[in-house]
Amino acid sequence: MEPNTTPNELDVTEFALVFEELTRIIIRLPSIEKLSFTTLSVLHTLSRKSPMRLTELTANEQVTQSGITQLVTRLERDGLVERRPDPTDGRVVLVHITAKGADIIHSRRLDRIAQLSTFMEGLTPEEKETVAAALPALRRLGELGNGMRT
Amino acid sequence: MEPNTTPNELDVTEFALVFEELTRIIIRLPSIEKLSFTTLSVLHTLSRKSPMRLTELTANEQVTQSGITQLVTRLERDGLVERRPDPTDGRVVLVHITAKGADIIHSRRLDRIAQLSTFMEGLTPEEKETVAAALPALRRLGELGNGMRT
DNA sequence: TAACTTATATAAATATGTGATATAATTCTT
DNA sequence: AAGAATTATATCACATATTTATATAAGTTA
Repeated sequence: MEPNTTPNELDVTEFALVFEELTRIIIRLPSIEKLSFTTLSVLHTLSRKSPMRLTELTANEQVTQSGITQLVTRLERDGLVERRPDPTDGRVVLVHITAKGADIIHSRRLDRIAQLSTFMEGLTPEEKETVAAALPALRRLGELGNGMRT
Repeated sequence: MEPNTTPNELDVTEFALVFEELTRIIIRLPSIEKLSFTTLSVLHTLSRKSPMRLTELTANEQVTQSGITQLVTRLERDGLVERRPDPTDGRVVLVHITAKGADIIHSRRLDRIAQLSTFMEGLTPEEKETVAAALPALRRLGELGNGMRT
């Protein structure tokens, strides 16, 4: 990969690699509850928007409709979500996240924040400032990424 | 004290949330090969360092030693890794990633870079510059995170 | 209203993961 | 240097998860 010669020009490859590395670290942070990747993903999706239809969940996650139905059944058994009918359409099931389910996502998030904080302490004040300055752009990058989802 | 004069303080919570969102998007980028999370994780680990012992892999991934042994057997069957003996210790098996295995990681990385590039195009030049300016600090954050792994 | 479509569920087969245990190679102990 | 303990990997039996194909019920359309 050719490094960009223009000063301060954004090297997307470099960004992707750095991001990959950070993701790798975060994924490997130890956590108490042993929930599968798919389980956490569905819970996380529901923590952003609840309730959701099973079909909607199926579209978001990378498992089949059958897989989602069964996963939701397990989550319901464990009290992390609830199935409720949709008054306007008798076919659909609306999956609501419970307080217990939301707590799991929330506490994991707090763990991550704590870990990230200790890592951040190793940065110089100047480095921290560059990260802080980039936050708005990164947030917008996320919005752009969401908007472009087909 | 005007808010403008206050140095831009880094909000770790905000960083974690933005990072979470970006991760979420990247994970959901469509990809052709349907390999499980664990499979990809092991391949990715090996793409960073190969060969590795099974025990070493077990320590990195979140499955049992038995699980890793079986996963490696499957990967070997699919031609993504190779088992070779360690000349210095007759007990150990060294798992080498093959070109085919490395290609999977590489092509997925290229996909991610391409997608990120299109998202980045939506940023203003100023925004891109803040991201570019933060890259060195983010890279160092990754190094710090790696170093602190217990 | 019959035919089609959509949303979810179920069943059977397959894939994946765990825990307990086995085997072989190495290291430690005396 | 032999026997005991340890380490690295493999295997077996079982549990859990996921897919494919199909079923059922509700809504939509011609």
